Amino acid sequence: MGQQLTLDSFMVESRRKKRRTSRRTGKLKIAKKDLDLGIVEAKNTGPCYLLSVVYDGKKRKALVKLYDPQTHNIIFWHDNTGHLPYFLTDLPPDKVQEIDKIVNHPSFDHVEVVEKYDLLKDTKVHMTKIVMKEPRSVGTVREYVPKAWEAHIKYFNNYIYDMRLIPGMLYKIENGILKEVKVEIPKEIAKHVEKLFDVEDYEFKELVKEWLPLFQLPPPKLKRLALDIEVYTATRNRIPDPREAEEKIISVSLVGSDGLKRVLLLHRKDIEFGHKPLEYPENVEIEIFDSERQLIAEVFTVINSYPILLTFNGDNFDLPYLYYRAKRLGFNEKHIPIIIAEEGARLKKGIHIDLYRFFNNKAIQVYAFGGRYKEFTLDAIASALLGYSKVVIEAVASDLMLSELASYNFRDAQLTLNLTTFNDDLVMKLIILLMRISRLSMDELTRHAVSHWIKNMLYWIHRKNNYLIPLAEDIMAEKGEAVTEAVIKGKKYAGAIVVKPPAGVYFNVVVMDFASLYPSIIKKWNLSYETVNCSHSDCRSNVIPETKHWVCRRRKGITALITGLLRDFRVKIYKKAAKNKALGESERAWYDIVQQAMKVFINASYGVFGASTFPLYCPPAAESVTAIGRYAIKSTISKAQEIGLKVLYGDTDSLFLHNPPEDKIKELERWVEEELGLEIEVDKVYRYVAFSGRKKNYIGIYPDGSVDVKGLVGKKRNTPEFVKKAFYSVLEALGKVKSHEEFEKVKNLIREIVKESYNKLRNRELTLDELAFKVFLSKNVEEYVKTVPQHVRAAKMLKEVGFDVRKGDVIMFVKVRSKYGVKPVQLAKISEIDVNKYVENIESTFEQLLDALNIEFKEIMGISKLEAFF
DNA sequence: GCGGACTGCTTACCT
DNA sequence: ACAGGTAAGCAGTCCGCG
Repeated sequence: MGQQLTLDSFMVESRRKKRRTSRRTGKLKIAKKDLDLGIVEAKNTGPCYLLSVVYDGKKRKALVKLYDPQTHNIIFWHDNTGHLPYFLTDLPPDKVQEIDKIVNHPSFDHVEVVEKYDLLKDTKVHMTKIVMKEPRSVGTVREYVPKAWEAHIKYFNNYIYDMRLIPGMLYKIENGILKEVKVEIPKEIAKHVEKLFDVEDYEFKELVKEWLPLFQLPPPKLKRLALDIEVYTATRNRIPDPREAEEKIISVSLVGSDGLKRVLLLHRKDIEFGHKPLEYPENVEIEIFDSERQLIAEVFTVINSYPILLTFNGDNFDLPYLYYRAKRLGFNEKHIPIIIAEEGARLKKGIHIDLYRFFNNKAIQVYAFGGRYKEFTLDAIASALLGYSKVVIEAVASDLMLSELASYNFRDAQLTLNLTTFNDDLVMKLIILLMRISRLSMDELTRHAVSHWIKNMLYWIHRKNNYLIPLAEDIMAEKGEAVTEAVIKGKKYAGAIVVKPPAGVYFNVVVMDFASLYPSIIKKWNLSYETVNCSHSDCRSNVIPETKHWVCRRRKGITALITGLLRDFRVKIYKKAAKNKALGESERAWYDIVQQAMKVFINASYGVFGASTFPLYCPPAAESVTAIGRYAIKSTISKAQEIGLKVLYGDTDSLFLHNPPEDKIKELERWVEEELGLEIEVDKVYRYVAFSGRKKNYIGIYPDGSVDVKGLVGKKRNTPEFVKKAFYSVLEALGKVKSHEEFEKVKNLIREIVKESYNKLRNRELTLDELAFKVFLSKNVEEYVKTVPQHVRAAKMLKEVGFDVRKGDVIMFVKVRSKYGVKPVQLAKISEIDVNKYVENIESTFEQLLDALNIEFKEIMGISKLEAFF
């Protein structure tokens, strides 16, 4: 055990307990308790939340990991139903029996005939089920039959489907048997839901009953531990390779949701503890270890005492480093609680969540957090979501005094934990809900993207209904390619329509919007991979506008059903419940998370069918959605004009109307509902809108003076800070404008601001940071083979002097007067700045604004080009 | 050998 | 590894120019 030092007693050197371990031999006696993972395998339990299903290779069984909300511990349950891995083929069983490589395979168990429903053919089929003893052999044996179905599904997911398990829901073990715990739905809620849905359709009614518990069952309070490690680095800007794990682990911070706060430091003879820095963490146990081995052993003990471990980039760094470092120091495999797998670092006992991977998920970033963070560093995400961030250090972690290292390291673990605790555990609750909807275990859900979630959800439903899960090649052969042509070169089919807006200022603009247009289309038009261009000849007359596709009249499409269900749940129940003041605050907050989780699935439901990597990829289904979307907005614009409304602009699902009378709005709403079966509603009202004349480019001012900026370069991330500042001060002035006459003041302001910026530039009164272009490096530097853009040029310069630059980094560079025209800020001097380039930048940024106000540079500055100042 | 016209690549945005 | 559409800046290429 490391010595515990509280804040007020960190007289380190003198008090440090010497722990002489047998360093010479490198062997260390590990206490018996270190071997014990503390795993509980009970015959009977109370209700527990299902967190994960994995395959236990030693026992050759599925292993279910449950979370006991009473003890906050993990409970293991091994399958005892005799479930085995398998796949399907259309080869008759006697033919399979003739294939020696299959029947003589050591893992072969037996074959049997099963009946399935083939949605592509809309008919029952008989398939041969080839059952194996061990999951990995499925990958081998599937090659011995001409055609294999359901052979690429991971065993643990197959297990979840076959047992109809729903991760995140309650189960209990009764006499050794895993049983679902029924969720009691209060009568008034059940009635309320039934009334709001008002369904006559039996299938839909049953679905509502089935899905309701997933949204009503309260989430568990999950006990968890955040971990962050610091490793010695000899050279600056080099990230140590975890597979080598050559350098010492010098500090490990552990922060628990139960209040645990520990920093385990490694004593190094040349590094002092030093003075307590400003950011020194209070109430933290600081322990100093002489032996790195003992430090790691202690970390492992703590990891095993928590059901859930949180890291930030632990899949690729912290956990592999701990693992390989432990091995290097002579740990026996069985004393290491970590498993290094292909898809990430897992724990033998609990669940490891790598928050870097979770927040990197585009659906999470965009739909769950509204794009509030734009970079995927702990610093950026914490700043955006928590409002505070990392401890600023002047040197490399290795060079810090121990007290500073502790502060720095502790903060990272604390931020990691707090990313899951803010807003009353929002992230953990969201994860649980997404698990329930997708039917994915916690470790899979947090590591995969939304297409994986949707795939898994649909596979689960296929299996439940005994539908054959189709092969991508069969969908393709049956349904074919897209028939429309995209506007953008290289895209597969046509997308949405954007109406070109007139340049200028328009007062009193009402924006109308189709309520979740694409999901509504999917529902209304019964779109799904199996219903578009179905096999029935009598459905061919049910044509999709703008295409030659048709859609099924006989059978309800599986995606239409599920997307529609989630959409209805969200719109009719949970969005309303989240705002219902009659409910308690925490209940409302939960319903808000429920509707957000649904939004993620609903919004991605169209896109996945147009993604070639999606296993149910179906271009005709995807292009049918956009085609109907184009038809809907076009016909609505026509109708609007017909009844005398002035349509200024529209993009995909929105209409900007100039001075619309209330009754005409109502009339349009009615027409859309009656003629198109869709919902259109007033989304927002602007006091005025300033269009620059470009598509996707305007400024909208609300009645209260707040401002919406869309697409203007002034708001773009890569615009230099000083230009942005100038731009935003003009926007502020625009917020105060109430009539056409008042734009005169704004013109004066623009003149002043532009002149001021110009003077600052000429006198070099700006810092390099303010002048920097910040551009995202989407690939590693070597991968830019077609062209070398400026930010890549700057990145190359950084690499040359030893910086670690890789994809995902944001490169900061300035424009200079030299051969390449750019330099990274780290290497540039203010004197070499190319002022002309910046003047051009100011000009083009303000040009969009001036276009909207219908003025020219000449008019405002008295000269045609700013450069004329020179 | 230089520069304008053009195309293609890249990023960041909008829905 | 959800989609397509738009704007902007720059890299690279082609071609004219006695």
